[in-house]
Amino acid sequence: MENNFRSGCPLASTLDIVGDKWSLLIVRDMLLQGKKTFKDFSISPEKIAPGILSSRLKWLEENELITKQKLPANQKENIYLLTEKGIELAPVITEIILWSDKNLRVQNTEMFSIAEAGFNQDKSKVTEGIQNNYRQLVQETLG
Amino acid sequence: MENNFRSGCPLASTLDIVGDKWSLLIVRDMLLQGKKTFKDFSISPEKIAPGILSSRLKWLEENELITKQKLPANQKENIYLLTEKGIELAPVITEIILWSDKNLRVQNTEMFSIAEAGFNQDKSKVTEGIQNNYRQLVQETLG
DNA sequence: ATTTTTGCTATTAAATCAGTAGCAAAAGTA
DNA sequence: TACTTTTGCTACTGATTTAATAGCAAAAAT
Repeated sequence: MENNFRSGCPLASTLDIVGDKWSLLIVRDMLLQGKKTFKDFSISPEKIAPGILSSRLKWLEENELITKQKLPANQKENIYLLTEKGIELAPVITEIILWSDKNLRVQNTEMFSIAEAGFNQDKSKVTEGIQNNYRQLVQETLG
Repeated sequence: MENNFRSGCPLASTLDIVGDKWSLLIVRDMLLQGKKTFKDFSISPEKIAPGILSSRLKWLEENELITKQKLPANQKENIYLLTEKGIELAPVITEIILWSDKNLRVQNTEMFSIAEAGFNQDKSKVTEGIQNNYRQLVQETLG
C-alpha cells in the first residue's frame, strides 16, 4: 500500500487516478446512461478495446470508485456500480461538459447538444439531479 | 483541419484535448502560481520531462488554450499565457481539487491543505477570484 | 570574454494504448 | 438434453505515448 502519487497536489492526485482517456468516460456511461455491465461499456461510440476496459474497471474498483458484483438471478453477468466516491465526480463531469460546450464546439462540429440532457439548467441542480437519479438506480438494481 | 475527436460527446472531446497527465497541471501552474516560462514549468514538484513539456505546450498553443510570445525586453525567454479559453478551465480545476480533497486524502497522506489556497470558500467566488487574478497578471505582463 | 541561463531537441527505454482473435462458462433456445 | 448465443474476459501483436537523460545553440548576465 505505498503512496504512488506524483506529488501532494490534489489536482495531480486526481489525474493519477482518473487522468487517462477512458476512466471518466466509464463514469459518464454509468452516471448519465445507467450502464452496468462489461457489454454495456463495450458499445460506447468511442469503442474502447476490451483489454483497456478490463484494466480500467479493475483500476477503478481498486481505487473504490466502483464496485463489482454478481446478482443472484444471473451468475454470469458482472454488475458494476459507482460508489459514493464515484458519484461525487458528477460536478467535475458537469463542469467539463459545460467547458466543452462553450469552447470546443467550434473545433468539433459533430458535438451533441447538451440542452437535450438538461445541462443548460442551474449547475448544482443538474449535478444533484444526476446523482440522485443514479442513487435510485443503485437501489433498484440491488433491491 | 480534420476532426480528430473520438466522438460527439463533449466530455470525450475535452479529454481528447486535455485528458493526459500533464496538460491540466500546466494550466494549474499558470492559473494558481502565475508561471509563464519553460523554466517555470520545469520546476514543478511532479518534474515534467522537457520533451513532454515541449510537446504539451505546442499542443496547448495549437488548441488555443495558451499563447506563446517574446517580450521586447527579453528576446530569449518565451512567455506562455492562458487565453480566455484556458482561463475558463478554472471551474473544472476547482471541482477536481474539491473532489480530491474530500476523496483522495485518505489515499494520499502527503496531500497539501486546500484551505491555504482559499478553496474552502464559496465555490464560484474562488473560481472567479482565480480568474480575475490571472487576467490582471496578463495585463501586467503585456503592459 | 567568459559563464550561466533558457528553451529547447535527440535519443533510448519503458509503459500504455489499440485492434483483433479467441475462449470458457453461463444463459437462452429447440 | 443438445445446441447456439451471449458475456466477460485474456492473449497477443504492433503502434503510440511517456519518461529520463544528455546535450546544445542562442541570449543574457557577469
